[in-house]
Amino acid sequence: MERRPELLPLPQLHAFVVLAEELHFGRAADRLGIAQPPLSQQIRRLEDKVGHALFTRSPGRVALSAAGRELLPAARRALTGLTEGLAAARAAGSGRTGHLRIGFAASLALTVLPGLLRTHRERFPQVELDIREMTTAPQLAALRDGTIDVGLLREPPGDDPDLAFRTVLTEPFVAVLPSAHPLAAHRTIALADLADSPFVLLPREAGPGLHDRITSLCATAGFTPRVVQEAVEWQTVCALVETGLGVSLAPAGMRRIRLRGVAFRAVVPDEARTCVAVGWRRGDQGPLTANLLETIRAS
Amino acid sequence: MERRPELLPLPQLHAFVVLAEELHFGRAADRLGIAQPPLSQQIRRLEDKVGHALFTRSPGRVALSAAGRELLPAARRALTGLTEGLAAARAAGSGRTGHLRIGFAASLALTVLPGLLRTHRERFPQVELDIREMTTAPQLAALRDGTIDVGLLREPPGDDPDLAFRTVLTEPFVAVLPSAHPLAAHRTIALADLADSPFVLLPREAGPGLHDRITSLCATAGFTPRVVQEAVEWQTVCALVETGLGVSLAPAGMRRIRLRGVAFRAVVPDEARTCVAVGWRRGDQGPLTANLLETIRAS
DNA sequence: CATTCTGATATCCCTGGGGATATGGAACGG
DNA sequence: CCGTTCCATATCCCCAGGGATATCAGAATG
Repeated sequence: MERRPELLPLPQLHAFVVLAEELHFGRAADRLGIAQPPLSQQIRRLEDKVGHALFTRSPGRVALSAAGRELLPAARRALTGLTEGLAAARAAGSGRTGHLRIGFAASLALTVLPGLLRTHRERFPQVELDIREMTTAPQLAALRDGTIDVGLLREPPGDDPDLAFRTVLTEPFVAVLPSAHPLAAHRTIALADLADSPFVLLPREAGPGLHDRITSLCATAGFTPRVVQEAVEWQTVCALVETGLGVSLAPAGMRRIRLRGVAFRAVVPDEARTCVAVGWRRGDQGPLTANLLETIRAS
Repeated sequence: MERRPELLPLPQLHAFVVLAEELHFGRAADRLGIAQPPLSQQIRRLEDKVGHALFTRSPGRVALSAAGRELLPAARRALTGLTEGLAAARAAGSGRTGHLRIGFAASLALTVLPGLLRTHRERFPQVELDIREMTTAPQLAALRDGTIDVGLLREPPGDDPDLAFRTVLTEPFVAVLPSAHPLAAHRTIALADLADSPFVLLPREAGPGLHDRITSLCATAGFTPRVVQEAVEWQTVCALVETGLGVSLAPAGMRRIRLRGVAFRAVVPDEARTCVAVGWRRGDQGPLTANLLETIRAS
């Protein structure tokens, strides 16, 4: 049990501020919409709590005392700050404004994310979008503990009691090859042709869904990819491919990474695709989140 | 009658802030020193006033809602600001700290003022001294309307129902001459010798007491000073004397103004002196003012 | 299935703050 | 000398808000 702070009732502070501006009990009471004696009481009560006079009442003239001068700015800030905070809270509750925290997979920074941010900013200019790059697993945790409101990730997990997901788009895989690689000469590649090449992939912890999708894809093609190096970002993966360390399989959106010495080639059995989804808390009733989901759905 | 702002009771805001930190009704209630049901009520009441939920109560986990996130900083600022303001007001009321506004005649900036500021700062390091240069008449008005708490001026007016004065020091007059002036060759000067010289003086409105003192001094010496120029600051007066425009009579403290081409010479009938006084409001009971007067008295 | 932990509900009590009206008293102005 | 202005005081009323206790409902836990 902590020390309880002494609380100055806000009506008294309001009366104090108005009286400090008017320096006249009658007019101040008018502005406050109350009679004069109650105003005298308010000030007296406040002075009792402070322990010192806040005004000097010389006959005919009312003036702030030293204590009153020190209290006035704090009282003003508290009152205006609270009314503004109240308005901000209401606006946020009704969805007109506020902060929306969005987690996103790094692989989306070049594809869906920019358009989404632009569109939603057009629809709701007052809403600030706090975006933070994070891999799938941290996104799920952040969604659960409320650190983010919306997550953009690949390969959402199956049924979750707390979280809901909706597919935003699906895209095929492409092979990532060094330009010097023999297969880079072809426009399309059969997956089985990569069986003997070393692979560069994201670590499974970063996104189990996508990782499993890739390995199972290889399994159906009849081989297990031999991973020689892992990297947490696709940019890094491509850079490693460029050095000739190995090849990779990546979502087609990664073609946006234009890197000299790296070739992207379509994979012929393109029935297997990767899924980009948006996730949110099932319990989240906030209009801010709902509006963003609507923006995503419409785009 | 102005629109009355909606007021969020501070106990509710305190409960809100603590709950936002704990995210657990039981622990928050403990910290607040109350039972859990009242806390639920506080939050509910606050949510009613805001019009939106401030927390999302998923079973087992409590988290801030969007509206709550917007309100939290305002609530924090208001609470801390008010406790600090309250402490500041109490400190000011008891004289430990605060702001003291001092008006002073420009002619004192080089003499009594620096020592006074230094001494008082040593006695009360926490008290901020706001000094502002102003002539006598504005000082009296500022004292009356509470714009300043203490005034340092020359030739205080006689009995005043609202204001009190105490003499700080008296000093003789000196003649201010251009170095080239024939009288500058003497160490002392008889006032009557200045009868034919043109005078540079402060305007009477700036300080009637001092002005009248000077003219009556001349009258007793048998002449009326012929004023050819007025200036509101002694620095300017000396500068004008230096150009040869005329001579002047100034308080001895003005000797501190070391200006090439200007000579200060004692006046032989030195029985007439000018008085530097400190003034304050009779009704001012504040310890800040009392402490400053004590500092002045002791120095 | 019982237990525990969580928060919400339902009552009830009571203080005190905020309001009004009527009156007093000091200072100022004609 | 009287009226006005202005603030303080004295009462009184009312109820919203803050508190407590007891109980309930839903999840998680073992």
